[in-house]
Amino acid sequence: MKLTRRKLEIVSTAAKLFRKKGYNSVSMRDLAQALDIKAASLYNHISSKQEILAIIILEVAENFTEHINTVFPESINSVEKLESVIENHIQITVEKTDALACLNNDWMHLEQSDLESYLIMRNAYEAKMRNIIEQGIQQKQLQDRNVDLVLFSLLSTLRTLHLWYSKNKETSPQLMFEEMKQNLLHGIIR
Amino acid sequence: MKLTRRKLEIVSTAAKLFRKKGYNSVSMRDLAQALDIKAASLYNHISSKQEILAIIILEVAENFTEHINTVFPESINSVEKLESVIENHIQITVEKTDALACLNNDWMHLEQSDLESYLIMRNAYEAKMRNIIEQGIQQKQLQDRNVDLVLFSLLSTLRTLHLWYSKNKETSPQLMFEEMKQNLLHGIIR
DNA sequence: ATTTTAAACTAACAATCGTTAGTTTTGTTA
DNA sequence: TAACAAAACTAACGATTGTTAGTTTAAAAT
Repeated sequence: MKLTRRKLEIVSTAAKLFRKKGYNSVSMRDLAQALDIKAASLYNHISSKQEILAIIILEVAENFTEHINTVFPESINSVEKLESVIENHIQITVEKTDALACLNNDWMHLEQSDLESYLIMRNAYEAKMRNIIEQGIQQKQLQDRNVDLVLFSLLSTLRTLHLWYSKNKETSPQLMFEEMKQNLLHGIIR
Repeated sequence: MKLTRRKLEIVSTAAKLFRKKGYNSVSMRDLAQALDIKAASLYNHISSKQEILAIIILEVAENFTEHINTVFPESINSVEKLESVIENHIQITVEKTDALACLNNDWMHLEQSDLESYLIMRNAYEAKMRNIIEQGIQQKQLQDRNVDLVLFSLLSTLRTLHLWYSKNKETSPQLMFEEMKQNLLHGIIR
């Protein structure tokens, strides 16, 4: 099914609802009501509730995948790579807040090939982040620490930044970038 | 209803299921099957599905509340306070993995007075953390940064550490503590 | 003005949900 | 052994779930 204008409205309204209550707590009747139509009318545009979830999540996942692939080449050093990753997370947080929250909270409700696609992308993303960190340690740009925990420390904050942003929408991406770069890379101790 | 042995079994089995699939994706029949009984039999021990969720979440929330209250007095400096908070998060992550995940993912499905209790505790917790950070900045122990973003950087990682731990259960709490203290407080750059 | 297409509608389906009522089984105490 | 309590059971309820079929309305194209 093609992605028409109306279909995009449905998907983005769904993302907003899914973010607040979670995929399984939003019924097709809830979604329809938010769009001021009846539930059955949704099926003129989408084929299933699952399809909506897959569209929301896979689009964001592809954004992350695309970016990490552009950053990975050896052209820049690992700290610059990490800064670029942070910047990208902030941009997606700001531009696709609802969809990102959806990805974080409801990816496990994807089914079959969509779930598989998501996990492949996520694993590839984490593997590439891991490589950047290992490279940084080897080149003495990063502290010699447990790589998995460094990776988790970064990603846990970046992935959930939408929680903070949705309560602080007036904050400029530039400020967020500068502050998070400091917090995540240089720590908070003086 | 009292908390008998059987009731605790039900609650902890529920926590395990809720963590994997989320509160609304686990039916009472799912829960019963995991315990090898019929759904209706659960009601000999609990009054509702909601009660189970509330028991799981409020118990962990109270653990956090208790600890931050012991750390708050002026006896120790702010960096030591933060270290103690990190240590407590790790301990709860290790000892109550399922319940903590439940709190993080499903708190919004609490109802009425239980939801209210939870939010009061969470707000109080964050306010006290905020005070610690502000004190640290005033006393020149911490960098002078956006307090809200520092707070978020710390809590986002600490709150979701269960995601990492559930895939790395062999890791000692001691190692986790040392590494996370470094990552969160001193950053990762050399 | 007529036909076609897009997008809404009403009505209903089978499945599943949390929960209740009433009954039987199991294990302990008198 | 009889009585009692705890904890399981079967059967069913009303509500809600995602979805389908068939129909009507509104807008666009001929």
